[in-house]
Amino acid sequence: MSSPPVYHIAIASPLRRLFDYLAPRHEREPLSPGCRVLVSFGRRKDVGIVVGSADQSELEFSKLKPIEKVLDDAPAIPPDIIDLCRWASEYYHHSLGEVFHQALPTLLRSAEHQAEEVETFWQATEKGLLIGPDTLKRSQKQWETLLLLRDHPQGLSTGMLKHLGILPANLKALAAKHLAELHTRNALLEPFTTDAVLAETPLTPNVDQQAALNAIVAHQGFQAFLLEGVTGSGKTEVYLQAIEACLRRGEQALVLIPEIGLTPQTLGRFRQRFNVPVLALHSGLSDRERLLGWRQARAGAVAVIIGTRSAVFTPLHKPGLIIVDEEHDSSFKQQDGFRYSARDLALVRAKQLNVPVILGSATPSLESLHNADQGRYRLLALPNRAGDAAKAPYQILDIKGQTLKAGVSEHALKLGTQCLKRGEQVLFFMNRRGYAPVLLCHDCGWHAKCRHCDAHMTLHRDPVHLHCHHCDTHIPVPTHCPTCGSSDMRPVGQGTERIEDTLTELFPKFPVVRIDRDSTRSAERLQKQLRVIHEGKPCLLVGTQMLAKGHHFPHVTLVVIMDVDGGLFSGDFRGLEHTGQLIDQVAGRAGRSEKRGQVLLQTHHPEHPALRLLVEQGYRALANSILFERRLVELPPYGHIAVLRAEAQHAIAARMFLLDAKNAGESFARDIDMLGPIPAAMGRKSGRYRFQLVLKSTQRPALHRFLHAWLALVEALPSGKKARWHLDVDPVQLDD
DNA sequence: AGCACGCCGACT
DNA sequence: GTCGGCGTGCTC
Repeated sequence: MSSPPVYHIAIASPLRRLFDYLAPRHEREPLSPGCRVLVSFGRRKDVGIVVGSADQSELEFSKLKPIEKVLDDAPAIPPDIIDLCRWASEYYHHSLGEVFHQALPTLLRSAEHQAEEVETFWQATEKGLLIGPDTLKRSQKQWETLLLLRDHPQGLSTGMLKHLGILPANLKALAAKHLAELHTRNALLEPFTTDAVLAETPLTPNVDQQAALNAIVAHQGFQAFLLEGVTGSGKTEVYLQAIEACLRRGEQALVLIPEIGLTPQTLGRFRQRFNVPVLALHSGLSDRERLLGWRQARAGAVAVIIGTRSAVFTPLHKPGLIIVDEEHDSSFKQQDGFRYSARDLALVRAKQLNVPVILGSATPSLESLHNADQGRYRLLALPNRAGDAAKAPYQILDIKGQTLKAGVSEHALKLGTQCLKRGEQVLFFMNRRGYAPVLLCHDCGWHAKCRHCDAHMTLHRDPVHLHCHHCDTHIPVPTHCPTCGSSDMRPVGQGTERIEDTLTELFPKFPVVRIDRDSTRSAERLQKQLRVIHEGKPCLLVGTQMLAKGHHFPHVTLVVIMDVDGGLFSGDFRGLEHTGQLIDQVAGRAGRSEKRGQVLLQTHHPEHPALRLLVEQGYRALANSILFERRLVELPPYGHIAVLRAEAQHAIAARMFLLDAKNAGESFARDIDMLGPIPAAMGRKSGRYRFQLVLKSTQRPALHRFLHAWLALVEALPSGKKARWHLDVDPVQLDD
């Protein structure tokens, strides 16, 4: 067969088009889509991906450069991944080259020869397996590392150890004492075997779990299931047994979870249950490990793949099931660059692969509830907590006019004291990190504002500084007011650090553990804090939403929700939905074991209808009420939106661009509402003025047809060169 | 987005 | 005299 003269190549560039190249100089077999090639692009060399071929090009052949080198004999990227990326590129109106760039392991983009598939991993030696704690009495860290290695007889990769916060020095020290060794083995690239899928006996499902499982397992081909299970109802057990059935057919399962540091608890349960390789795609992996995992998934050597957002692009040898856990979580939507929703792409992928997909959540997104109502998803409900645990009752506490200590009410302190006395744990939820959100001069009213953003600077205590959470500016804390010279500078409002301080003062006999992005910067520190909590002794937990996601705290019996009032009046149309989900999730931390829990919700708005609905009738009632309102104003899921955002050094440049863009579309915007341009909620961020234009339609196809034609015009606008801009399809936040 | 070219200010 | 500021133009 003769080679076609022209190939369409996807290149990692923001330009929304493919580039034509001539066939390589040396004669060879035609190149298939998915093959990687080395091309010269502009002044640089780049790895591109063949997506098609042709006899002709829009450009003169003399203008085309030849492909310089063919990097693969067979396509490196399987056809279904190409299809998924093409679909995403069209739907999100994003450059296909950049979509590939994000979807594929970094090493596939380097032209260098890729080393053979070997894994390196640490293992305890025989001596290391036998010694007691006394031998390493003087080095707690080394002993802990050794225990970890003992727990994993098949060995732990360096990447995994790094992820767990183990320092290389500890491993080297153990190696010097002949207690641990670094080994190498050829990685398996054969499909996994199915003769002994289980490593432990599954739990016996309750009636609801069994009904859900029956529905899932009986199904052949594509079907979306919405598994709506209250916290503690045993969703994970349903996942595990659905996966088990899939593995027994020799098929692989892909599991997507939110960005919560791949909760070791979830991962542990999967590894414990199955006797087949489980691949975790976490942030600690090196490029090499990532590529190896990708290849093992493609070859079918790993049976279960667990990962965050980008794992939706993992190639599968024999796909059988896709699961999206906590499907409502907004971290499934990428918030910069290629702004895709991994949850939505999981649906697309399941349909393409003709396999079932399970979306699981205690608080499903309104989109998913709507889809279930419309019959597009099949609803599977787990309304009861597993075992005897009852749902913790809510108590709304009106704090108007009350004396508060760092935001904590007397009543909360009283309940907390009782709880600690009973030997139980208390959790204080405050979704704001730092010491105080505002630093105020008591004499003249000056307060610390960020130089680059329309935002206050947050006072931090550990170490002491002012920090802008929007642009990451750090500055020292002024001792005197820059305006009037007064030294009476006061922190106003509460952050987790301040609550931690106050609780430490009030409860000197009990440990106070703070969990937020600042206190858990190192995985090691997080593990340490979690260990304190899991010991089960009475203690106080203070934290942001990090606390609410993924971690189970069986000894917590009182949850104090300190400040959600902001979320009740958020400017964003999803504010209420997200607040409801967050409250429900935090509340779900109370009383997961045999002990009964209690949730205290402090608010200045005890009569707020959304709060009442949530507390008295539950999340589903709140969701239905929000859905009703969304229908009236044609917002998602009843209307579909995209937003064109622009930012520039001068406000006028950003606004002008959006006005030009609006004008360019006006004549053919049928069935499309264009709203704006309006300033973003934070008008200035990182020194740039930000505006947005919202596009809204009740018909998705019409919106996408419009976007396609419109973007071509928008790209050509001269004012577009004076502003930085992007399009966000299905944005999760409009006030961003 | 990169990356170059290009035309004007403050330094050895 | 040059180093380098970022405006603008291009990438098959």
